[in-house]
Amino acid sequence: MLTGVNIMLTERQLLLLQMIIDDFIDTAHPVGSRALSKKEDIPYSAATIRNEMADLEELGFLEKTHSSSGRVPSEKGYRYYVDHLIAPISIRNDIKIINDIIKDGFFEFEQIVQMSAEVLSELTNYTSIILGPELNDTKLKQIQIVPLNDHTAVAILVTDTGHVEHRSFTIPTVINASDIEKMVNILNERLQGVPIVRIEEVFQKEITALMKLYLRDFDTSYEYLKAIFLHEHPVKLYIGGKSNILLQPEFNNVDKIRSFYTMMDNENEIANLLKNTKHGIEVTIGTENEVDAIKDLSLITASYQLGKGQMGTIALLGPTRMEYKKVISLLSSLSNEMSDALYKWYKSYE
Amino acid sequence: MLTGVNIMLTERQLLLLQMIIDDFIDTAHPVGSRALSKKEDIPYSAATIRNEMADLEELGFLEKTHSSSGRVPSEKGYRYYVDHLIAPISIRNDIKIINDIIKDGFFEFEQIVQMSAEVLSELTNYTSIILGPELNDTKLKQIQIVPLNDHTAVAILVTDTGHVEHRSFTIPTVINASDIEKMVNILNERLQGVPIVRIEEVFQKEITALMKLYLRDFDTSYEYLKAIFLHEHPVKLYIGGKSNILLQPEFNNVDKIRSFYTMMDNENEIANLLKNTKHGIEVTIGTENEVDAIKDLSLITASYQLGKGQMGTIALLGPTRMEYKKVISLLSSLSNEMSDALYKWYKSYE
DNA sequence: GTTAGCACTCGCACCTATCGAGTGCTAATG
DNA sequence: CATTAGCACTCGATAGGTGCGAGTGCTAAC
Repeated sequence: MLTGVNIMLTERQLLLLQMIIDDFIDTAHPVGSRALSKKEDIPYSAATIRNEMADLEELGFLEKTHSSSGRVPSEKGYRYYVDHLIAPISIRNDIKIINDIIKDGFFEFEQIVQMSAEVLSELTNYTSIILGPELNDTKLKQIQIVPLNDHTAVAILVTDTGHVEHRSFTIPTVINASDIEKMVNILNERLQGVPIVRIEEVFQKEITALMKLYLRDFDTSYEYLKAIFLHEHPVKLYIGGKSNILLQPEFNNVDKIRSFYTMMDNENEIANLLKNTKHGIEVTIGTENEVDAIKDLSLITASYQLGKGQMGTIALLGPTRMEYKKVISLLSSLSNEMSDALYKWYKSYE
Repeated sequence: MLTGVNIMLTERQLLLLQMIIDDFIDTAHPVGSRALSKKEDIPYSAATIRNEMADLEELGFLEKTHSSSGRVPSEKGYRYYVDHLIAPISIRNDIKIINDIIKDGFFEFEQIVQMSAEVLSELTNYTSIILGPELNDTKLKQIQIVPLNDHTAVAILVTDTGHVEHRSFTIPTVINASDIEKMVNILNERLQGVPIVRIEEVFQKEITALMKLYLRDFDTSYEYLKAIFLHEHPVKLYIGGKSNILLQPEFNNVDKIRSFYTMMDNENEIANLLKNTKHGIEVTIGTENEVDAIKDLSLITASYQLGKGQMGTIALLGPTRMEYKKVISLLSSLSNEMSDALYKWYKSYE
């Protein structure tokens, strides 16, 4: 993107940049030349480091909070750090934990995902967000209707991702048991394989006509039945550790907290954040993200696969001063773990 | 409770106390004698008011934030205000709104409740909490098992409150279709009317033995089937407007916000708050509530009825400086509205 | 090229002065 | 005798002043 990023840095500059960012991520305090020169791995004097720091600042990798403060990484600095300075870290025991939880007897997709979100936020102290699979790619697999009594019934919808949902509705008085059976047959025949987002449309256009042929007085029933499909299909969001953000020292003033929480209350906005993620891991640092509410936060996203290629997204939201090393490796392993676990689980529904 | 509360106050003291509390609820600023004397309804001089204020403080109804500040209501003051000074306010248009939403075509209990919670918090700018009906009184009404394919099935549980739940589980290979039918019959026969909280126990003690008689190799199946009932039955909590609290001026420091949000993340603690509410409206002011995390908040609870007498709770959580007038009338009407709407809805499930 | 030295900058913590809103008390008033 | 005007006093909030320390940039010496 920025061609300037490819400027050659000397070995020493690389070392210093890395040390500075590591230190700042660790302590949240601006890093000074003297403190840095005292570190084990640094054989240079404070004065030398000051010179290098001035150069790194001129190149845009570092910033000062005021004219005589220590240095703080700039967004460009973090970007360079993430792109070039992070050694692929060995995968930790953390992953084992998640793995164990996933394996440890689960029954619903929702539970796996919610638990993963919680574990993830607990391991990182950031806020985790998991987006369910894209509905665009999810198709209806099966419908069942189970009468509960004379005037109510439950419809069970199963998708090809193995997601099960139920909807209660009132049975129109004009319909009897054999009608329902006919109806279920028609619905299954016609709606199998139809993408969830198009079901309402298909139901109205194709099936209504068909049903009129087979069912007496279908027009009356229509009002009741459409409730099954009209039902909004919100994108499922699983959020963990919302209040972790309060532990971060950068969230020390009420305004920041307020804007963070008002954003987190708006599911649409969050869903938008995660919508356009591609395969693999993506790191967005501060204003690299257009969404205003997180302009001083970093967002790390990873995609996971679900069965036949539907994609979901796992993300972590934290201050730009984020433990990128840990988070990136954690997220990449978790997305693999989740894909694996969900694939196995998905197989069992075929 | 406190006998001291019954001390006779003069007309003037009552008037002043009311004006002071009203004013403070409105502005959140300590109320001074001079400002008060300028009000329309107050024909007394600042000096007189100061004398009365000193008396009211001595009686424990008012406090000072520091030695030369204006007066602020004490908890005892709020308590007196709520018990004696609130004129039953005319019910506003607010209620119509809720009413409309409830009537406006719904399908699930959850939706009514969640929407009510959101409306409630929006109307008040406080945090609303609605607790689902007490599980102790809720009984199982019906079980259905619907096979989805050779190795998975969905169990549908219906309670006498009309609540429907589904649970996916793996069908043991040793069981076939006719076994399932037998099973469902046994389950329905034995579990109907059993309180939700006792289902797991009854299933283990009574039904397991019975099923061994009728089903081959039931021991193997048991492991799979118990999943249906083992499933935790969390108390359902519906929370609206969590971040409304940030709008209150008393939440101007990070620590308070932190302790509030960490409490709100703990559903058990919240459920405990609302557990022991009785019929009717209850107001708990500040430390009147034993729970430490809300010791400078007020909690107003109202119960609602669901069908055969199961009880749920609606609550509002806000600063002790709460608009008690508005909130109390709002809550009492809403609880009636909800009871009515749910009763009708419940009837349709009988 | 590296480093020691030094003047300089700025945030922060602490103190101080001032201002204003509010009080308690006393003495005057109807 | 209740009410009120007057006045000294208190305290929080705000603004300006001082000293300290961590840190910088620059220069000159190594």
